[in-house]
Amino acid sequence: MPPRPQRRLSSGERINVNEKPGRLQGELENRGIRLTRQRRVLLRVMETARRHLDAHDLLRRARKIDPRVHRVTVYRTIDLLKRHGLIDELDLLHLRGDRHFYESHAVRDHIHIACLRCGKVREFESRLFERLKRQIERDLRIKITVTRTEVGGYCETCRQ
Amino acid sequence: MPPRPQRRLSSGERINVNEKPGRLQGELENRGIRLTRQRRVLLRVMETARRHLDAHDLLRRARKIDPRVHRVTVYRTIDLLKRHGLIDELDLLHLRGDRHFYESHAVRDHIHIACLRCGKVREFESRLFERLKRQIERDLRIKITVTRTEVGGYCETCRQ
DNA sequence: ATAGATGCAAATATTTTGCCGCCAG
DNA sequence: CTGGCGGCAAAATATTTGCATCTAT
Repeated sequence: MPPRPQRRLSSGERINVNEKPGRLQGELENRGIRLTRQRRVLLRVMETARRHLDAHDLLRRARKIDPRVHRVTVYRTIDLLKRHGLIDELDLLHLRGDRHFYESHAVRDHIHIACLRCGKVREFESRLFERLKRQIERDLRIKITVTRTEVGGYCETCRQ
Repeated sequence: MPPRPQRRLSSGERINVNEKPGRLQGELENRGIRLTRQRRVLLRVMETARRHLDAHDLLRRARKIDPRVHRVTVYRTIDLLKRHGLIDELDLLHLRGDRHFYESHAVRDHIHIACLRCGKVREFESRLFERLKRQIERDLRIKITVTRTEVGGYCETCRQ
C-alpha cells in the first residue's frame, strides 16, 4: 500500500490555508475591541504571513507598512490575540533561539515538524492526532482547549 | 465501555518511572565525559526529581546539597545533557512564564497535559501517539529524533 | 601535565511594567 | 468626551559569553 500523504506544506508555502484575509480583524470587531491604526497593521501582517513570525519579525514588517508601530505594541497585540484564542504560540523546539512564533489559530490543529539540520518547518494534519486528543479527553477527563505538538528530526535531503 | 486509562501521573508522583538512579551519570561516564563535583550533584538532582524543574529549581536544589554550584554551571550542564540527547526540554505551554523545564529522556515518549487553571501537569503515554509518529515519518519521509507535545485544557476539578 | 570545567562579571535576548499623553468610537 | 490604547524609558526575566583560574583524569 502506498503512503497516503496528509496535507503538507513546504516552508515556502502559505501557512494557514484556512485563513481568510481580514479574519482576525473581523473577529476583533465582532467582539467590540477597538481597532487602532497599529492593530490594523499588525493584523494584516499576521494574516498575510507565509511563514511563522516572531515578535521581532512582526515589528519589522509592521514598520515597513507604517513606521509608527512600537515594539511594546507588538507584544501587547500578541497578548490580546492570545487571550482571545485567535493565535497560537510556538517555540519550534527552540531551533532558532528562545523566541516565540505566532500563527493565526487554524480551524484544524496541526503538528509542526522541523528538520534539526536545515531548519525547514512543515505542518501536518492527521486524523490520528484528532483521535489522540479525544483519547486524552476521555482518559484524563479534561476538556482540551489548546495543543502544541512539535516534532524534530532529519528530513530526507539532510540524511543524504 | 468504561474508559481504558493509560499510565497517568498526578503532579505529586515520580516523573520518569523508567529512570534508574545513576543513569545520567553512567551515560556520561560511558562517553568519557569528565565528571566534576558540580556535575555529580546536578545529575543526582535531576535523577531524583519528582516534578519538572527549571534552571532556577536545579540551582536551588543543587546548592542545598553543595553550595559550590554556580548558576552558569547549571546552564552549561543542561546544555551538555541536551547535546547528548539525555534530557528533554519542555515549556509546559508557558503556564509559569518563559522558562524551560527539563526531564531525563524517557524510554517512551509521553505527552504533557496541563490544566490551564490549576496548573497541574500530567503525563500520558499512548499507542496512538506512537502510530502518529510512524505516520509522520512515513508520509513526510523524516527520521524523528525528538518530540514535544503539550496539551492544555481544563481538568475535571476545575470545571466544577 | 593539561584539556576541559568552573566562577565571576558583564553582556545579550526577550518580554513586561509604570506612567502619561493620545485617539477611536 | 473619555476609557482604553500606544509611546517611552526602564525594569524584569532568562540565558549566554569572555576570561582567568582551577581540577579530573
